[in-house]
Amino acid sequence: MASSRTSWADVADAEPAPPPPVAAPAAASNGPARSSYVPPHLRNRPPAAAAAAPASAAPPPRSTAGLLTRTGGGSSFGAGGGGGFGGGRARGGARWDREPDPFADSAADAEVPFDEHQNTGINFDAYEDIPVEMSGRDIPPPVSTFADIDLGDALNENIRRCKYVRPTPVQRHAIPISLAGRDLMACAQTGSGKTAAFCFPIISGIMKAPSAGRPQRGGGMGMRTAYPSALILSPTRELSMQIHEEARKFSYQTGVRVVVAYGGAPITQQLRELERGVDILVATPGRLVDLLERARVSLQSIRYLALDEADRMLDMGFEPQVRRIVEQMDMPLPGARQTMLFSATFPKEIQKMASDFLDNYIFLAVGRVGSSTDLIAQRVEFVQEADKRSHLMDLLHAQRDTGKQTLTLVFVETKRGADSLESWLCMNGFPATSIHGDRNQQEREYALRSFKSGQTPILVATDVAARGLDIPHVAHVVNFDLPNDIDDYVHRIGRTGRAGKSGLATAFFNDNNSSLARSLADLMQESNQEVPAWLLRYAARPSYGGGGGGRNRRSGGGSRFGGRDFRNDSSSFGKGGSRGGGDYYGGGSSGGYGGGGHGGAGAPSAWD
DNA sequence: AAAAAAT
Repeated sequence: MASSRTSWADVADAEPAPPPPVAAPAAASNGPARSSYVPPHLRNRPPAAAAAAPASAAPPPRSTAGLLTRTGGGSSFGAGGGGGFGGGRARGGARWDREPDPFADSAADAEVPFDEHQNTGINFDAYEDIPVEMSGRDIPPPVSTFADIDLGDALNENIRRCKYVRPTPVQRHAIPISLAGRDLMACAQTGSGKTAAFCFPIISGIMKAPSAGRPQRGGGMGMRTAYPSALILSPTRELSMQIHEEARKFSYQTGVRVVVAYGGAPITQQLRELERGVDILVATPGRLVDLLERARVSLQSIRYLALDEADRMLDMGFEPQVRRIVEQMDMPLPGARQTMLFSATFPKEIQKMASDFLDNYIFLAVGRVGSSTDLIAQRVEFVQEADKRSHLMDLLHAQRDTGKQTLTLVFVETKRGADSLESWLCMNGFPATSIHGDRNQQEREYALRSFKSGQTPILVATDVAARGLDIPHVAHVVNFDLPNDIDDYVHRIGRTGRAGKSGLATAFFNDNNSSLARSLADLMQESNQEVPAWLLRYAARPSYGGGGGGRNRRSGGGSRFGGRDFRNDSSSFGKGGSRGGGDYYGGGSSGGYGGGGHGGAGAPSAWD
């Protein structure tokens, strides 16, 4: 059942105002409460020895070997716990031994009435011919197995528990790049293993060289300030929750603590979690800014920064907040930290902006699963606004008639539209729920759970659900209202056909969507989809197809899949960089290093 | 014009 989950957020649902589980000695003396969190292999070694090989342990032959990679003996940390996975978690011990088993709730999925044996994991055959494009200096070679990557025993065990057999293409390329300490801009479809691609190197890196938590020079922050080593930002609360859940699985019994912080939920519980110590903080921007202003979090110990759905994080709505977090707080500069940006789409303008955050980075593009293998069948139907509901009804009836239990995700443009379509569907005998930004967090989470479990097999959603959410068994994505941006379309249909499975995407098109005609036709052609003649006629009209603005135009032509490195676009802009017509506005407002520093020195020749 | 994200 849905209620059997164990993330803290669910606990929050269940117990609105419980007595604090741990009687906090906090008020009296906050010192001892803090110091009880130590894990990443007993952070009690001499401070300077952290990065270098510790004298006490057998010196690792390579820096990647680290302390925890020995086979058999168990690590200095893990040994105390009793070794066995799950079995050795004694109750009495230190705090981290009470870490709840993050794999436990996956058993709840067994109850789901979907046709199984499609849940066997990634369809690797679908990945064989994926095109990969990389650029940048000194690119580390890809690996072909997890064994080739020295991630350490504990992490390897978790990989096994997750039933990951082989790394996906994005993992094969991105993990070695990250382990080599390089910055990365990666285009890869969510559902192709992106989260693991940035979590594995982060977890591994923290285990090998744990920071002392609080930086040496005390700083002016309060005792209760948390000093995470890694920060993962994402654009929606649900996506942050999902990343947190995954990261918890990967870091189980590694001693690496993952905490999530997002709005719409009581902050006090999040503060409690932070007080217990945090190595990896997963957050949405607004709540993080709040925590930073309260000085409950400091970014000065950040060694890894990951932006998921990076292009969204840098679009108009988010960019100021993200810039503030990354550039105007106490985060180390590019070069002093490792930065990884991931998204399925990466418009050129956003790449330019993103390069402010990066140092000598490698650009990686992995073709979308489904683009070459047709895993997502895309259909476009001409439907007038007034006919959309009855048309949707036809689709749902047809699906119901197949007798298969599947999930249908319906995207609409507005929150109001979502509400009204939801209730109309319910009135007409189709159990539906909805998720959008005007619903409160409880409602949002409940809707998602109810949908995932099959209890409500139709979910009406705004773009809040367009990105990153991993919802198994979504067989059909309906673009009831098409988005205005082709990239949003790409993300929406990516909610089906995940992990190598097939899926169907149907779009309702009418005159209101004419500006999307060209880019939609192009995208469908690139994905080997049949494009209706009427859509091609729309696309051919000179006034449509994105005009000169280029925003709706897929960059490059023909064979482009995910994206290309804008640094290789000779025509992109002159050396002056930020002038070209005023579409680039980074330089002026941001103080700090924006002007020269790493930008010019980092990749001068590559920009020509 | 709309959506998301802090209270």
